[in-house]
Amino acid sequence: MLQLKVIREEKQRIVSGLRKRNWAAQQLRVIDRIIDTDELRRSTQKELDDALAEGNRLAKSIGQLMAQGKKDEAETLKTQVATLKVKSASLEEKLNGLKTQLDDLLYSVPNCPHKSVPKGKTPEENKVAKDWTKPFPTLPENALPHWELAKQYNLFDLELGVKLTGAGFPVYRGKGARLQRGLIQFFLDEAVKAGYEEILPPHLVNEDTARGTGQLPDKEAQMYKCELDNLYLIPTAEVPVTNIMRDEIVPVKDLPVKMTAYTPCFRREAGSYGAHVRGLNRVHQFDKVEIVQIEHPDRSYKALQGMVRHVEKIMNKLELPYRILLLCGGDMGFSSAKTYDFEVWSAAQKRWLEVSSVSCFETFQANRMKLRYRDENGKLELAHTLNGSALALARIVAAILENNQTPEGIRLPKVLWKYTGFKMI
RNA sequence: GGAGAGGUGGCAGAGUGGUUGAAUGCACCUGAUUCGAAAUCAGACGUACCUUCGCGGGUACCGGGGGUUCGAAUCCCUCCCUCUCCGCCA
Repeated sequence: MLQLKVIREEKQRIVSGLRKRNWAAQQLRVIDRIIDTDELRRSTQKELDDALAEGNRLAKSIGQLMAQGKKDEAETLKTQVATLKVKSASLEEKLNGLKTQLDDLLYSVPNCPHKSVPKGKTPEENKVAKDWTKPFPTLPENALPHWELAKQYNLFDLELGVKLTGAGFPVYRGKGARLQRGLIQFFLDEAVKAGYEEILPPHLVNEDTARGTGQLPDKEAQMYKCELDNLYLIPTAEVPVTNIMRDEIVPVKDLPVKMTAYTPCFRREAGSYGAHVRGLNRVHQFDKVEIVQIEHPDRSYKALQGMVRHVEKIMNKLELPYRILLLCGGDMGFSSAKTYDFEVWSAAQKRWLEVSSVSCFETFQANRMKLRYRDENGKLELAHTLNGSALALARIVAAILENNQTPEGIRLPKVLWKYTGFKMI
């Protein structure tokens, strides 16, 4: 969530930022409500503190009077304390109410887009930051989409997944499973080479963790929940990995903190059905290698560029046609201040598929998580968090299969040979 | 699943109702000493919120929540977690 202090002190910047997210005047009123509620909260806090301070003073006096045997005087003070307690109890109730109200309001406000984020409402208004200028792969006449190729070569089986679990849970097998494992290994190796610490986190997280990265309270429906144990299946490695730093204070010399993790990702996605979600385009469980950075506010956007380059490098090694989009305000995620999406060209479906999303959250996540660093002067400041997929498997697999199909079989990019143990499918 | 023990500041570890936000040790930071370092000595050393131009002041926090009391780290209730032993098990 946004910092109160920032809303208070830089209201205009926040308001114009939210306009980029197409917030109407009506919605923008929430900012004033926040400021008003906060003001009331502060004055109530002051009143309560004063009442409690008075109570503390009286309690001490009573103690002293009792020690001196002045029972009567002590009794008089006790009645004073009693009325004071009634007062502070009601003030406390009021204060708690205001705090809850304020939190609810704050939770409802998305991150303020960075000044470089373009205006826009829909995905069509995203800016192409880097286009694919070379020709697309040319496929044979009878080129197949990946779900047909999967059948032909026995790579993954969605019907079998239905039998075992339900729709959207692919069963990979044979060379398909092997390719999956090879890609994971390849992505992790690339991340480790780039200085990320490899993490293998739990795939189930508790409520506090889900709240830390903002899945709760709003996006509860996106996650699978183990009701009995009150745990959530992670929708992305970002959740457990970023939360490693929750409530931590990092010495400034330790920044940036760079972590990478492979995990399966589970998403309920009460989304659409139809041709464009066929095959691996959208599934409930997929594999992903995530990269996460905790950075100093002065360097976070440089780090964002670094992460974009990292993903680019991988795309190049996989010899896949890709483009990079700078998301417009209207298409950005709730928590993000700036996001680049990577799309891979799926030659048989003849469309772009999103395979990576790299974002800087500034202090939006850190504020909720209380993730701070101690600067050179010993002052505590909120750190910036960033993350990105490097990369999401299912759609990359789709693209690799489709783009490299030949009458003789599917040719794998050279970089994967040592990971899969085979060059062709 | 059964039995027991326990959760206190970065760590270790005192503290069973009264000026205790918390002894002591270690770590960290600053200064002195030193050519420099070690050792030694002195000092500083939690977080959040409120308040103040600033110095400072106030409030809350000893796993979470609730209660008893004029007053709770200390008593009571409840939840969570950790550890040990047994059982089960990849």
